[in-house]
Formats: sequence, C-alpha cells, structure tokens
Amino acid sequence: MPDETAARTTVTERAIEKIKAKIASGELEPGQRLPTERDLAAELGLSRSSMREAIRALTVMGVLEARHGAGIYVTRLEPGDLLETFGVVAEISRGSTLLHLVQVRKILEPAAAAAAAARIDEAGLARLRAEMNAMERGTTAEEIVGHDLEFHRIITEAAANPVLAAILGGLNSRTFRARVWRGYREEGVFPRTFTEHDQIYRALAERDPDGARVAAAVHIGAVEDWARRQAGEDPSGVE
Amino acid sequence: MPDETAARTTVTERAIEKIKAKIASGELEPGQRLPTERDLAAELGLSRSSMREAIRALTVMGVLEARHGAGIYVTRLEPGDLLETFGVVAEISRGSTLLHLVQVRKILEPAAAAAAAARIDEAGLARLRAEMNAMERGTTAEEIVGHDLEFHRIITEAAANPVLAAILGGLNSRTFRARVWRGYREEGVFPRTFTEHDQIYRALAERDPDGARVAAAVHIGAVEDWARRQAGEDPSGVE
DNA sequence: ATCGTGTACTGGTCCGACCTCTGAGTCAGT
DNA sequence: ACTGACTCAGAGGTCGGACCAGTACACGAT
Repeated sequence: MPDETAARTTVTERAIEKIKAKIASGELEPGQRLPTERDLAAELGLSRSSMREAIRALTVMGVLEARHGAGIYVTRLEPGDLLETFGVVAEISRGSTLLHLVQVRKILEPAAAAAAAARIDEAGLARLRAEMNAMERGTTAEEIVGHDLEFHRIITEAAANPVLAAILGGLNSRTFRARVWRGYREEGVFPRTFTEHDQIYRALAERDPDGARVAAAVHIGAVEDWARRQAGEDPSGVE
Repeated sequence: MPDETAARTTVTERAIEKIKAKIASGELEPGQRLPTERDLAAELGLSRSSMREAIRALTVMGVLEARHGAGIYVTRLEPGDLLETFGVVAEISRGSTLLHLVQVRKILEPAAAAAAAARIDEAGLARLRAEMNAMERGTTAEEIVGHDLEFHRIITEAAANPVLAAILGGLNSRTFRARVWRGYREEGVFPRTFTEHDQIYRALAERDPDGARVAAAVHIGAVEDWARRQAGEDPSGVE
C-alpha cells in the first residue's frame, strides 16, 4: 500500500489546497502571475483537465483570476474579491435562513452606521443627500431600490472596513431585490423608508454614533418584520 | 453575427448561472439529485469537461455535492454549507484585512453572546463549564485552542442563528490558529483568556444579555489589540 | 428469505486536438 | 528615428473520447 499519506480526496481538491497553501504562506503574492495551466499540471502531477477544475474553483472563490490568452493571476486578495460568493448565499437562501440573514444585517448595519458617523466627511454626506433626493424622485421600483442600495453602500464604505462592507453588500442585494419582487409600494413602505433614511442621515451629519446606531437598527427592524412574516412562523425553532 | 445575446462569458460561467438559477427558482430543491454530468452537458449544450468545471465551482461554493459513483446532489443549502468558503477568506487574509476581520467579529460575537444569554439552557451551560475546565487542564497549545474554539462555538450555537454561527466559525478558526503560531503563552495570554471566559459564562448563567455583550466585547477587544499590532500601523487608512 | 456477487451506471482522471484571444516582436511606411 | 499594422508564439477555453474507480441495484446461489 504505497503512499497512504494521500488522504482520500480527489486530485483536484489536493491541487486546490496546494495553491491555497502557497498563497497563505506568501509564496504567491497578490497580483502575481502563476505558471501556465500546463506547467502547473505537470508540477503538481495531474492532468490539465483536473488542474483546470482546481483553477476554476479558486477563480469562483475570488482567489485567482484567469485572463484568456494572458495567463493566471492571483487577485488583490481584498475582502471585496474574496467575499463575492457571499452574495450567492443570500440569493439562494429562503425561508428561515432569510430571516437569519436579515438578523445578521441588523447586527452589522447599526455598527457600520455608528462607525460611519465618526468618519464620514462632507463629500460623503453630500452623496447621501443626492441619493435621498434621487430616491424620492424615482419612478420605477428598480430605480428606487438602486438609490436605496447606494445609500447604504455609501454608509458602509464610510465605515472604513472592507470586510464589513463586503458582507453587508451581499446581504443587501438579496434583501432589496426580494422587496422588489413583492412590490415596493405595498403598505406604504416607501414613505416610511424615506423617513428612516432621513433619520440616519441626520445622525451621521451630527456625528452622533449612538443616534446613527439606533436609527439604523429601527430601519433594519422594519425589514426584519417583513422577513419574519416571510419565514411564516415562530423564528425561535430553528434547525 | 448570430446569437449576440450570449454575453462575453465562458460557457462554464453560463452553466454555473443556469444551475444557480434553477436552484434559486425552486426548480431544484435541497437534497434533490441532478442528472448525470453527461446528461447535464448535453442539456446545456456544452462538453462534459466544461460541465465538470461548472459543477466543481458549485461544489466548492457548497451548493452541490458530488458523490463518486452515486450522482450529483443539491446540498441542504443551509448556511453552514454555503458559508464554508468564508473560512478561506480568513485563512488567506493578512495585514490590515486581518484587523478588519477581527473588528467584524467584535461586532458579531457580543451580539451572539447577548442572544445566547436569553436562550441557552442548563445543558449548554454545563458544556461551557466542561470546556472551561478542559481548557484549564490543557497542556499543548493545540489542545487549549481547541477547547477555546469549542467554548465560543457553543455560545454561537445557542444564539440560534445558523448564519451568524457560520460567519463566526470562519472568523474564529483563523484568529485562533494565528494565535497558536505566535505562541499561546506569550504575555500571559492564557490566564487572562480564562478570566474573560469566566465572565462571559457568569453573564450567560445569570441570563444577563447586556453583561454577556460587554464581557464578549472585552474578550474580543484583547484580540483586536493583537491584530492591530499585527497590522503594524494606523488602521484608519484603508483602501 | 438471505446473502454474495456481478454488472450497469456514475463521477474521477487523463489525453490530445483545436479554437480564440493576448501580447510582444517584426517590418514596412512615414 | 518613429509609428503603425501585421505576424505569430503562447496563453487560456472548448471539445471529444477513452479509461479508471467507486456505487447501487438486481440477479442467482444458498
């Protein structure tokens, strides 16, 4: 029984781990170019087909980037690149998981707003005002949602934490898209949303972290209620 | 120029989107079995090689599961499955991103502790005590870290939010593993950690959400200081 | 009815061919 | 000497087929 060290995994999985290890150890640095698929396959001792699967896996993870005709490169490895798949989770999830996603957002968004209150500059505040105005003047649901998303994106950006921004970006796209599906104008959601945005903005303008935290929590709380209704029943009994 | 609708993407990427769409729309449900690779390739009009790359991508995302000889299945689509890649982000990240990861954990862990305080039962508290004792008696760094991880895992589990648990799970593995590398016993980290765990436990036992929140924040704050030193310099200037 | 066993089928791996795209070097024209 | 279009080697992208390695079910011996 030769070479029992090789765990009971596929050659592709082993290749993925090896490349990841090279990046984690610093042997491969952000932006660096890798050998060609053919050379990598030879180096790791597998076929080009299997090597391509490994590369594809690392590509969707946001670790590698393949440029047709040019070569394979390590991405910048910034949170925005690596957490792109987080949006997929939000897109596919439904039922009680949808509620859990919103609950996580209810934790993160107030914290982001509080951090933003201490950091946002006049230019950022001006952009927030512009989005609020554009949102109020918007006609189609898609347009309104777009400005809504941008409003929150500016705040998370001002929080100066790319990881936080990437996670919230993933959570928001799904939440707001779902809102579109159910019809944005139901139950007078829009006017209330505008009021809530205004309250968040005022707290940010006054450099009031706690005020921003509370305002954001109220805002997400409304979405949470909706998600709770979506989930159907008692959200306590999970799993 | 026929069929200009096909965006400038690879056939594999299109296949990934199609499968994802089938799942998002409910056409494919959790646990369901998919057609064979060969049938899928024929159905979507591409070669088996490219189809396999698409399946591999969805596999690493935790959406699909391939069983050798048995077929391809949709996973349960639970947060734990889908957010497995989150740990990869933590493993690969370094420098300022490491600090940002800890800062996100500093937001989520106190919230999880507060939620756990309202929900944890006597059995859960007993398990926490067991982990604390085992950790105190531990000898090797790996052993101690293992019980440390389990301590936090029990709390996040008690918070009854799988999404929250999955994210914190990813954040923790990297943080604590890094601690091992740098030597666990430096600067008397271990005794202080034990004290902090004890404070968290007391708050949970007393069903005191705010107390648990504060105790957890203090605990992570210590880790944050370490990460800040790792990052080297002023964490304000990001991106 | 039970237990092996065989066999059809599935994913895993490999190979080799060809296509399309990129990028750098070439070379004619200015 | 400079600029530009052109050429072409090499990169990733796609394909088809062959074979290996597991699984699961049906079949036949007990």
